[in-house]
Amino acid sequence: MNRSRPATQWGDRDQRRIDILRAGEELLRSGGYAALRMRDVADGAGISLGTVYTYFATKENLFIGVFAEHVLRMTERLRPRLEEASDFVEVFTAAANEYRDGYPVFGRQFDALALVETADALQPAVEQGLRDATAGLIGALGEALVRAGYEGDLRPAMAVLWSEVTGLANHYTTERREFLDVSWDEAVAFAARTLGRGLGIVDPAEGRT
Amino acid sequence: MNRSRPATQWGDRDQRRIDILRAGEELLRSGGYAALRMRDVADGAGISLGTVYTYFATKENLFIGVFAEHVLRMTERLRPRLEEASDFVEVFTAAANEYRDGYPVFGRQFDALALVETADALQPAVEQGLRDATAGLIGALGEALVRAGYEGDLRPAMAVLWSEVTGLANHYTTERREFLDVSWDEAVAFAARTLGRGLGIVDPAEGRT
DNA sequence: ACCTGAACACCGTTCAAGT
DNA sequence: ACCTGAACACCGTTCAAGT
Repeated sequence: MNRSRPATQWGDRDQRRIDILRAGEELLRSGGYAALRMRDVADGAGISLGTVYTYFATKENLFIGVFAEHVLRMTERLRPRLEEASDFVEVFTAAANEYRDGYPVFGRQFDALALVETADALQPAVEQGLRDATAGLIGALGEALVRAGYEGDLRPAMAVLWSEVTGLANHYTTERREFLDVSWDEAVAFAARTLGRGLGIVDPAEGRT
Repeated sequence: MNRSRPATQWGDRDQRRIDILRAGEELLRSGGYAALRMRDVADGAGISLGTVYTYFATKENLFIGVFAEHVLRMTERLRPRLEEASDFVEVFTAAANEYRDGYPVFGRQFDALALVETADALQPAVEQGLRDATAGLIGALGEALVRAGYEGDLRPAMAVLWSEVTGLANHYTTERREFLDVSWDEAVAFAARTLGRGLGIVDPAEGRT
């Protein structure tokens, strides 16, 4: 009945922190936020309950720590795809698909950028980690938008695009979910064309329904 | 130390249900989902804790009951504004502003349409109430979109518009929040123009940045 | 039938004590 | 310093007992 307990050395705080984050992510993947129980985190990391709290002051801080790691990895996966994209539709589609993959794990209530704004009582290190991860993601997307030919004001365009990505993901949390009888792929394609035309970087004639 | 206890008659289940919903909404307004405690609901409705559970099987059912009522009222407030709207930008702006007003209360994790899809283990009556309320809201918006001149396929357009509305609201949960240094009004205006152009119902020249 | 409220279960968090 | 785990607090849910 022994779990996977990392043989981290007594006092190795860096590795311990990684163990905790890994245990937390495993639980989140197994059943979302509800499955993230501090006792199970301690178990998975091979430490006692109290010790978890010497690394993350609250469950929310731990969650955001795991989430920030996820955003970093997501950005790394996304970057090459954004660089290969030849037009806006590909950029938007890649971002939307990548973002939705993490949704069942991290839940609809959590969104990188919303969290950055909301975070009031987070541990400074945790908050900074989230900010850095988020800035990287938004930066990569902004660059891709410019490469796709957008020449207007980047800030409102990013706000609108990111809202569409997160809004869509919010309605298609699970694999096969349909929303208003529209499939995920159809909705994303429609959104990409509509927004692309609206931003003046997709030919109005493309994919007219 | 006595709260506002409605003098509902013993056995009047209809009025009792209304008392519970009203107490629940009051708590939600006072502090969001975290403030919705079943003991306080019982208190506010003037009944005992156990009785709440004979009306709503779980806290989630109660929450959705309150939320459905909110959607009904929101639709009634929105309908005349949609009917007066002279173009798509006004339609989108009215819908976005109205939707965001309920966000601080009902929380970012909850969204009418997402809930309709997700609801697996809800009480039939509660689920039906949510479905009816939601259908009314979406119907009113769809009609407004057609009146604004949209002639394409309504389903994907509604999916994209609704995702944008909820996504934007998700990033501007509180009054003064900015997101990517863009104000709510600026983001909504930009989204309305962009989506309207993309759908072919807003003049490409309008409000070019 | 409808309602009560004590009791249970679960889990986030703390802290005095260990090494 | 770092770590432990029993204890506490809070709150959703149940159910035997009341009217």
